[in-house]
Amino acid sequence: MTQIESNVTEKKQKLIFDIPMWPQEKIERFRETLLSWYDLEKRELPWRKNNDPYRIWVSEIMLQQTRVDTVIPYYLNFMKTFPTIKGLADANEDVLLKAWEGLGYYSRVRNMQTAAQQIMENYDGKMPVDPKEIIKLKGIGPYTAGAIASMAFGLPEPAVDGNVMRVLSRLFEIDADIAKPGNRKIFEGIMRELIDPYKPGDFNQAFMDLGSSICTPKNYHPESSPIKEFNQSYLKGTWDKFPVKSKKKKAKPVYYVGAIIKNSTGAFLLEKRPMQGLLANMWTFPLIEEELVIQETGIAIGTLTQLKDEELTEKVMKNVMLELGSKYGIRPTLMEAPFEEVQHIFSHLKWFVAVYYGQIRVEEPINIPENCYWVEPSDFDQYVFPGPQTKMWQSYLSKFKK
DNA sequence: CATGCGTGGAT
DNA sequence: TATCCAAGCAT
Repeated sequence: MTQIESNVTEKKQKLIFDIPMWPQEKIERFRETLLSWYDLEKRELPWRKNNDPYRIWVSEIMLQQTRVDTVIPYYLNFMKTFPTIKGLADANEDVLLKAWEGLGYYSRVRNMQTAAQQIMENYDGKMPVDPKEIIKLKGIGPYTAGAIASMAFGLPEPAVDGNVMRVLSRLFEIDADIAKPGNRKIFEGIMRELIDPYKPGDFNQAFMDLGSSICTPKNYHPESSPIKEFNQSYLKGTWDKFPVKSKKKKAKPVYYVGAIIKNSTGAFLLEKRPMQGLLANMWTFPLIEEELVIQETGIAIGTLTQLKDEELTEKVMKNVMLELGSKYGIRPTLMEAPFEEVQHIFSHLKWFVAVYYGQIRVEEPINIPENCYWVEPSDFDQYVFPGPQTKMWQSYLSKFKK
């Protein structure tokens, strides 16, 4: 190769998945600018007190799809209750789930315990340093592995989350749909070029702080960004086009009758949900799914309960009684029909729960299933309740305890 | 790769 | 009220 050809090669712009990468000099200026801003503006957060991998790991799991303000009190309580990886590995599952109650996405904490047990068995009780090992742990994917590797161990690993994709898509005018899982590797490739090799943890966190404070999804004002001079979409006035993000599907409606049944000693019937799936292993009042009423035209007009017709309500109560008898082995007297409709929106489902109230007569034989208990309200705090259950109970209290 | 998996806050 | 989210991962 001649000297001339060599120069041509050097000047040719490097492409990362068709995205033109900056020259080295600009990359270094960018790192300096971003890290200087971070040093001044970074938030003081409980998990930023030191670089302990366990503390960082717990925070990253909690922060998945969850806001910082929501996480902080849970984090402080969790670290107090389970201060070490061994403590987490050995924890009682109900105690563990109780520490997560209200935080959502409960498989996160079960997976984290499984990972803690993996660490105890395979890694001498210490978080592995190699990102290829970290990502083998249950509940740790590409983002969390990169976050732990860079923040706890100072390795130059990208940690691409929603913030990073949003910031990068605006910086480089990337129109790849950030909702598509396959596009994450585009942003990973760019981060591998940009990341500061001396302060990779700060660099990744700077992206996230920037994304949550200035480079936000809404009310975005690029002119106030510390890195505006690097921002291609700002310089070209196209920032409102980025990021490209396809819309989520709407939550599908599901209809239930929630049966709040009290026995002669003042205890209520609770059912433990299956160990897999939605709200796994959590407790609710019995829930009986209602079918939609379909007209001959094929159009759903609602559930029987929602039609608020006396004759139909009676029909529902008969169905509920039938179900309570066959599935729960009880034959209560239903007192209210229903007294309120509770709604709860999940990511993918919208529950409509028509709440019914009933009592068991003293002399009745009781033969409830194995996953059901009679529990007094004073003991409710020992059971892990999901949102819909809390709402049903609040609905009951507001109706009968005023 | 699309879908399942929670919750509370902002607009 | 309806919609969109907020530091994703397992399957």
